Amino acid sequence: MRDFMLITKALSDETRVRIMKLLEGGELCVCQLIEVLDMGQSTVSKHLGILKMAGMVEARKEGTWSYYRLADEFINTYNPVFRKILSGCLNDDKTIQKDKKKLQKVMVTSCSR
Amino acid sequence: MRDFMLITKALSDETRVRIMKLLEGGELCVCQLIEVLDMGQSTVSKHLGILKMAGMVEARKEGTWSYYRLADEFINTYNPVFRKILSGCLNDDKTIQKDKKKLQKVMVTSCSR
DNA sequence: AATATTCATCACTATATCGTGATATAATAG
DNA sequence: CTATTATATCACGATATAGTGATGAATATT
Repeated sequence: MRDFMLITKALSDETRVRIMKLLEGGELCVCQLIEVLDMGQSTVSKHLGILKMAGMVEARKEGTWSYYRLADEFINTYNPVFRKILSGCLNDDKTIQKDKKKLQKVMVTSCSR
Repeated sequence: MRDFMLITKALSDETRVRIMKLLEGGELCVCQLIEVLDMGQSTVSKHLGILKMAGMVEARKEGTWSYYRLADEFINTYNPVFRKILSGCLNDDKTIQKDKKKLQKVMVTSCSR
């Protein structure tokens, strides 16, 4: 139950769903997410912490950068099922599409802030 | 996005997950759920309202009784997917099993309060 | 009619959560 | 060594949510 609730709670916030959908495109660093989401650094960091706690994302440090990616499946039993659902959902959603477009721009200008 | 968030928010509360798992066994009236969950009537009613708003359950009135059941699929686009996940999850969870056992007892003694 | 039962809704309190600015840490650049 | 950058964490206020008791509506019972 605990693992199940960790995931549903993680997915019950729109910002975190947006992050998950962005990470479907591959690993990203925090500052890229900050730019795309247009939110405070501490906010984004906190959301990533919650997703990590839930076993949905994993982090990798490289110098001062933290890169986040969708987690391997064994951390939370329910992760694979929910990840699969998520991948089939919201692909035609306005916010999600806007986010992905903005990410493309951000990817070009690289990490500046 | 709205529909998606309605469901994830609905499932982000343990009591509502317990209700959903109980309803997998078929239609139940509010007073039965109250007995199994051992919670205040207003609490249970409110949770059912949230699940209904999310399009996950439907209600049917018969006299003074309200019967709730898992909703038909067309109310919320994402309902079928999540229902399917849910049906495969938590079947060996302690709380869920205890709830189902208690429901059997409650079904026998019928609705008394 | 008077009473009891089932349930939804309201008003309230306690707790949880979101977003933010400030601070702390750690790595890098000058 | 100092300054800068990227990030995590803390403290805070604002909002949201969970649970409860009270009220009211509708039906059923006597």
